[in-house]
Amino acid sequence: MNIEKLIADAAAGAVKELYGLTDASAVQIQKTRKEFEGDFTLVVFPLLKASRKSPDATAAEIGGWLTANTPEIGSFNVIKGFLNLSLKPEFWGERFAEMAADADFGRGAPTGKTVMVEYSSPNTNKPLHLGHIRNNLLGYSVAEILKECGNTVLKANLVNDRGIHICKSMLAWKKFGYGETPESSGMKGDHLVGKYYVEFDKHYQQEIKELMAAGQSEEEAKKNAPMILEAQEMLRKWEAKDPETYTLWETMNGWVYDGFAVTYKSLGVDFDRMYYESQTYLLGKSLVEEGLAKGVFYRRPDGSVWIDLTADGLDEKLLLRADGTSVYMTQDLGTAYRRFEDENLDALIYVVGNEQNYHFQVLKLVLKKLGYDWSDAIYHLSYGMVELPEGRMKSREGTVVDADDLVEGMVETAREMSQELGKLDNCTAAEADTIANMVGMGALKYFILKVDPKKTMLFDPRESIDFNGNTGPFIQYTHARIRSVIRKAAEAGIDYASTPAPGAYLPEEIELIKTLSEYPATIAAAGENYAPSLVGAYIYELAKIYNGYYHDHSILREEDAAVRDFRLRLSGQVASVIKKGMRLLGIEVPERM
RNA sequence: GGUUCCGUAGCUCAGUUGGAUAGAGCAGCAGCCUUCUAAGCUGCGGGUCGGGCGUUCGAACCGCCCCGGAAUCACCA
Repeated sequence: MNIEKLIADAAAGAVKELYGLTDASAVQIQKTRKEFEGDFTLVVFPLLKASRKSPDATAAEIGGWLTANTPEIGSFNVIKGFLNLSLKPEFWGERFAEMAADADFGRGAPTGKTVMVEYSSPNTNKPLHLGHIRNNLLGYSVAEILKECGNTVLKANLVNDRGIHICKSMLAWKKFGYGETPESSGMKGDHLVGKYYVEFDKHYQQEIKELMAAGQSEEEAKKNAPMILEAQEMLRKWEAKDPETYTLWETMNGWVYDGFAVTYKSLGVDFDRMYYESQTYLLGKSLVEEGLAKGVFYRRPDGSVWIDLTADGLDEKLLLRADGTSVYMTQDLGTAYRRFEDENLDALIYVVGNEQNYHFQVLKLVLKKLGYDWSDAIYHLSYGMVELPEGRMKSREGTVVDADDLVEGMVETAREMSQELGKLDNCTAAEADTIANMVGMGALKYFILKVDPKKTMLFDPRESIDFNGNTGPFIQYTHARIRSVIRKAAEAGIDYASTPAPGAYLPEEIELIKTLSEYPATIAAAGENYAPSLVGAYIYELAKIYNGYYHDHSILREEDAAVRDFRLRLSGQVASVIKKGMRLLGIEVPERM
């Protein structure tokens, strides 16, 4: 039941009855701010023209009408033109019983829509780093939220498995690797390949230096260095399907995939569709033909194909090289088209860093100009860089924070902290591992997901990530404490589920019920805005309110069984919502910690 | 120069379509564990919401102009 709508409808009825106002848009209902008494507030300023009375008189009149005519509303007060309405306590009691009985509380009704979320999309020449973590966590969470909102969701990963950068690693391995493998070196496959990517650059830079010393300009040197020429030759061989090159490519990519699988598992992300660029990079050429035929694109004398977007404030953009080979944009046009056709998508969301804002702007525009209206259903979920205190991460300068290292470090820190606090004293080794894992990952994931994706965020490895305050562990801890109380209730043989409701509620209990009732709307808003941070902020707020309640009121020691059992049910519902919400962020919550 | 985005407390960040006295956490200070887990709770200090003009009964939020910062404008992906 949508409580806010109930109030809004009642208020609309009031102004219609009192002032003959039929336009409901002037009726604004919002939650009453904490410092005032009441549950919902009607702002009366927009209604003054119709009422032809002062703000306070208008508010009092509407308040009087509402209390007389709306059974749910118990009382009201007026402060400076704000009409604060309080619902009857038994109304909240009923709402609570309703949500406690609903196993799918917060889940939206099926929309019948299919949404694809493309995220992760790594290159196969180096391991994942902190930036990829933000991408993966965001993509996974947004997909889960959209699923919870009633959509059919396809998580897609488009692996960038071909190109000059892949050849660089391959070439360096061939020249300097002496047959090294993940098995022989004990290195994780993606790290091993990454090592040779760095190795390539080292030699390449050395060659550039030498060529420059021999009198070439930097530009010339970069073009003429033997390493880069060889890498380019290797790419040509790959495209010609030269058996030796192709085998090496398959082997090294295989190593990387094994490594990624481990990282994905530790991050807890998964995919429904895997795409490989080696299989999609030729797509899109027919769309280029189509664009030419429609006169949307044009061909230059050298044979290359372009679109002129200067009228839209952008530039001229290349869509096909003079030699007929495709570029990034060509492929993306093709894959988008293919996906909408094949999967019958209603929406396609790309979780890609903000350095590609321009690219997606162009992509949508080009598709639109080709006459594909589903272009509007493409959304680029753009996220900002993760910066270190020294500034941006640079692979070459070795200032990247490796994903595997970070995960391991977080879990280790969580383990140490748990030990220091004596939280693991009565645990088996397996339980301790589980807790350290949940807490460490919870801290990391919450830290990243609580900030607005658009914003560049700062990560300071030295200060590490907090475990106190507005953090994942804080929320997990709230859950663990509740579960502990409920375990104790079960041990004491208390059957609290079906005890009749108590006759009265504490203000704090009403506040908790009120907050719990906002959960479904929060999930809906998070889905509409692709914003996991809304879920995070909501759960934090809920946990904070609960912690105050837990501190001030005892549950099991309460003598009145009806009150005690209600408190158990209320606590259980808080734990349930925490668990549901955190799951949408990809965060697990422990039974104890 | 064009495009997109950001600027809120010492630091890291919230602030849902414009609504009441702008909020958290961290850091600092002062308190609370013979009572269900102190990874918790309570209190204190801390702000010209980058600046200006405008729209409005009302602006951190909307519009315009500046200032500062980021990304991008590759026949790389």
